[in-house]
Amino acid sequence: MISERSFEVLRAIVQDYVSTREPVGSKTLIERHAFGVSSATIRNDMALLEEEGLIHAPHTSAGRVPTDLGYRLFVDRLNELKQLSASERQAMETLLTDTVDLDEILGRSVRLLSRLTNQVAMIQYPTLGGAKVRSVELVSVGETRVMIILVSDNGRIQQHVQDLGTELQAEEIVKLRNLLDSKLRGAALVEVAKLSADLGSTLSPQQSTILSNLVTPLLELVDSNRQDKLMVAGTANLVRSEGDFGGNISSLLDAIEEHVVLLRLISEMEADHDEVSLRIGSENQIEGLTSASVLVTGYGNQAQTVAKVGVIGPTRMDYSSNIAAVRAIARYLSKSLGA
Amino acid sequence: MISERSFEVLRAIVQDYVSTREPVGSKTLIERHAFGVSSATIRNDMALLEEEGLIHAPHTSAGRVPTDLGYRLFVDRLNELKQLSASERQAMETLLTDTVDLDEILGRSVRLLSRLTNQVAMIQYPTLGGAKVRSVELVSVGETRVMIILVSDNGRIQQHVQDLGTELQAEEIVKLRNLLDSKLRGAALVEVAKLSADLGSTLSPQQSTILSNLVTPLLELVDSNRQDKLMVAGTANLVRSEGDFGGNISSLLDAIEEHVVLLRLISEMEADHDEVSLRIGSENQIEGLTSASVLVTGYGNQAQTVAKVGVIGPTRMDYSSNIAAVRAIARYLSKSLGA
DNA sequence: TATTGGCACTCAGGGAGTAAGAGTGCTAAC
DNA sequence: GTTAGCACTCTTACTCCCTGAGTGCCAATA
Repeated sequence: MISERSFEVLRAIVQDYVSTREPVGSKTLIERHAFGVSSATIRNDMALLEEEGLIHAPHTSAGRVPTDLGYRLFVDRLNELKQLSASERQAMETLLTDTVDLDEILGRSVRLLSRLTNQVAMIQYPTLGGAKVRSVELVSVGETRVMIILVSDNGRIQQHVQDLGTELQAEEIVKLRNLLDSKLRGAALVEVAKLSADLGSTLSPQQSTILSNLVTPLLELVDSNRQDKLMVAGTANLVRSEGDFGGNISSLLDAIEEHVVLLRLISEMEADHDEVSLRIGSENQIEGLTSASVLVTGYGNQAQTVAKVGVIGPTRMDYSSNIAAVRAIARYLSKSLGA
Repeated sequence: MISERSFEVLRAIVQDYVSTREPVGSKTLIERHAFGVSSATIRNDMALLEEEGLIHAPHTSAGRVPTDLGYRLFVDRLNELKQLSASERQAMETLLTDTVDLDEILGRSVRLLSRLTNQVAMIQYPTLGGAKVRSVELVSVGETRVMIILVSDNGRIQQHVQDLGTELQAEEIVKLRNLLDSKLRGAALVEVAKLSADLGSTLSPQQSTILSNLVTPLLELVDSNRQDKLMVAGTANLVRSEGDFGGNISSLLDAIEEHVVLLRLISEMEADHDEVSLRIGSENQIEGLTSASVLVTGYGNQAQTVAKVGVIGPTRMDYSSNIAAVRAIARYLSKSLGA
C-alpha cells in the first residue's frame, strides 16, 4: 500500500528518533537523509504514514514519533544487520576462553549482553528439553540427609538435599543409587515420572518407602526444569532511559524482578535457532511491559533450542544493533554448551 | 553539649522528614509534637543543631533536613525499636514453614525483607567460616568429566565439574574419591590446602597427575567461599525513592549490581550476632553509595556469624523499622540454618 | 538565663504573559 | 507527483511578580 519512499521515510524517522530521542520533523529529515525531494513531499508521505498508524505526532507542532506498529514494520523489513565492532568481537573472544562452570558462563554472558546493548539483558537457564538422564547419584550428606544428583546429557547438573528421617547405611545408599541409576540412565527426562512408578518391586517395604521419598524430589528436579531460572543484568540501563517510558519504571523493574512472569512471556515467544522473536510495546499484554520491547532468541546445543536469551528495553531502541548482539551471544552460548 | 530538648527536636525533625519527605520548619514542628514551648524557642534549638552540623537548610526560607551526622546521632540514641506488625509476623511464619533448599530460603528471605522495608534488600550467601568438611564426593559426569562435590558441615554443598582429559574407569573414580574423602573428612576448610599437599604418595604417576587436576578445583571451591555470592531484591524500591538521591540512581544501581563491591563493603562492616552495623551516606566512601545508607547485621548458626543480611536505601529512611526488620530476618535465617 | 511575641527579610515555587521557533496542513502553481 | 509559500498551531523557555513558609534577631518578660 505505502510506497517505497514512504517506507524509507519511516525508516529514517525510526533511526533519527532512536538516536536523538526527539520527535523528527520533515525539515530535519531532508537535511540528514538525502531523499531527492523537498520537505513538502516528505510531509505528504508523513501524513500517509500517520494515516496508516505507523507514526504519530505528540502534539500539533511537533515532529513525528514511530508508533509500536511503525517499529514493527521497520523491524520486519530490516534486512541488513549491524556488525559487531572489533572491540565487541574482542570482548566475545575473551569471554569464550576458559570458563567451564555454567553459572559463570551465563553470568558473564548476561553482563556482556547488557553492556553491548545498553539494555537490560536476560538469559534463561538451559532447560532440559528433550535431554536425557546421563546419571543419577545419591550421596550421603550427614545424619539422615541424602543429596540426590541428576546429571543430564546437556551438561546440566541439579541437586537436591532430602531428609529421609532415618539413618541409612552406606551400602543401602549404594544399592538405592544403583537401582535408580540403572533404571533411569539414558531415559528421556520426560519419561522419568513413568519409569519411577514401577521401581522397587524387589525391595523390602521399608526400603521402598525410602525410595518413594527419594523419587518425589527427583521428579521435582525434573519438573523444576520447566519453571526454570532466569539471570538478569543491567537494570541500571533502564533508569538511564527512564524518559522513554512513562516514568513507569518502577513497575517495569518489579515485572523484571518477577522472573516467573518474564519466563512465561519468554516461553510464549517462539524463537528457533538464529531466529529472533520480538514483542514491541503494546504487543506485550503483560502489565508493566506495555511500553517496553522484549527481544529474544533461542540458544542451545546441537540444533535443538534449549533456552532463550534476550534484552528488554524501551520501544525506542536500536533494534538493528540489539538483534545483532543478541544473536551473537546466542551463537556463543550454543557453542559453549555444545562442547 | 546539646540539651535534652534539642535532641528531642532533632528526633522530631528526623521523624517528620522521613515521613513527609519535606524539610520541616519550626512551626509545623510544634504543631505535630507537643513540646511545651513556642516556635521561637524551637528556632533557637534548631540554630544550635545547625551549628553542630546535625541539620541543614536547603535554602534560607525552607525548613531543616537532617544531615548524615544528624541521622547518625539519631540512630545512635535510638533505643526503642519498632515491633513488627501482626501481618509482618504472619509473613515470617509462613516463610518459616517448609523450604529446605538454601537458595530457596535465601530467595524468599530477601524478597520478604525488601517488602518489609521497602528498600533494596540483600543477603550474603553463608560463608564457610570455621566450617569443616563433611564429605567429598566424585561423580562421573560422562566422558572425561568428573563432578567434585564438597559438603561442609554447615549444610552448604558446592560442586564443580572438571574435565580431566582422559577417561576414567569407575573403579578409579571410587578409589580417588575414597582417598580424598578419607584424608579431608572432618578437616577444617582452612586446612584443606595444606592437607591436599601431601596426598597421592601411594599412587602411580599417572594417577597423581589426575589427582592434582582434581585438587586444584577443590581448592577453588573452598576459596570461592570467601569471595562469595550475594542475593539482591527490591531494586524497584530504589526508583520509587529516586528523589531522595541526587537523581544518581543509575550509578547506584550499577554499584548494587556489582556484587563484588557490595560484598567488600559488607565484609568491612563489623556486625556480630544481633548487632546492627550502619553506614550513613557519606560514611560510605564507595562511589555511588555516598548518598545511600547501608544497614547490615550478621546471621549464622550456633552463635557464630556466618554471613550478613541487610538493606540499602536513601539516608532518609525509617531506620527504626528497618533495623527491626533486618534483625528479624537475621534471627529467622539463623534459626533456619541452625536446623 | 531561658523563653517568648513581634517583625523585617529571604527565597522557592507557582501562575501569567510573551516571544521564538519548529512543524504542520493546505493551496495553488509547476 | 512535486514544490513553494503561507497561515496557523503549539510547545518551550523566559521573565516578572506575588504569595507563603520559614528564618534570624531583638526587645520584653518571667
